[in-house]
Amino acid sequence: MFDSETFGALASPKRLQILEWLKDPVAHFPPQRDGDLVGDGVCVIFIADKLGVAQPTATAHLQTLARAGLVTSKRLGQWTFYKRDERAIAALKRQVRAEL
Amino acid sequence: MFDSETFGALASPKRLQILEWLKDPVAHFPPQRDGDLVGDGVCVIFIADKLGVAQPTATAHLQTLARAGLVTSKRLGQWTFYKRDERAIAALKRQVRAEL
DNA sequence: AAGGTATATAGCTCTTTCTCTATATATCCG
DNA sequence: CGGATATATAGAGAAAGAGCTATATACCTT
Repeated sequence: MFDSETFGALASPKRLQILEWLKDPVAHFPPQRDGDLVGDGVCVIFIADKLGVAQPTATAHLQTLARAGLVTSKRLGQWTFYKRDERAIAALKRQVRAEL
Repeated sequence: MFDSETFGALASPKRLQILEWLKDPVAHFPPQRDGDLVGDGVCVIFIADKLGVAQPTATAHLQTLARAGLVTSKRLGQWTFYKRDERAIAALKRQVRAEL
């Protein structure tokens, strides 16, 4: 059976946009001082700015995506980097194909 | 780009349950006097009863699914029958595979 | 140690969603 | 036509979600 929380996380234009940007972070975000955009993920402020929302709002969206297992977060120093969890997303795609 | 309304429709255990039941209406609902369970769809009261909610609540869920294009409704006499829109669901699956 | 930066949490408001009851509409049947 | 049945709509209350500002926490740098 599906976890409806997953679809809840996807039921938001802003969060869908984040997932889209995170497919290719280098194309969508400026270079980061610490942390590799691809290997580590993208920091919250970049996402907040590009999304046009306050930082706590971006944090909330990213935590929603993380709770649904669609992204992972990695804390490095004072930064938290978020990236897509491609394994989980692939698993979700398989489940959608098989069960929806 | 995704329509977040579609995921909103899926972001509910009750609505996911309805979609699941509608995969095989004969296995999940009693025979209907008028209207074929498979060919026409399932009437609202059967779904409301099985779901354990009041009839207007079931109507609301079904309308949400219909607005998202996941089910279609057909009025026959005093009944409204709802069934899965397999074409639209297949299209959604393709989009998930390609874009998520 | 002190100041600055990045993120998270708290708390508030506004909007949306879910559920119900009551009622309206539409259809069927005697 | 009149009563019964099926569905839809209206309206209300409770809960959840999205956004903000203010503040706390954690880390870095000097």
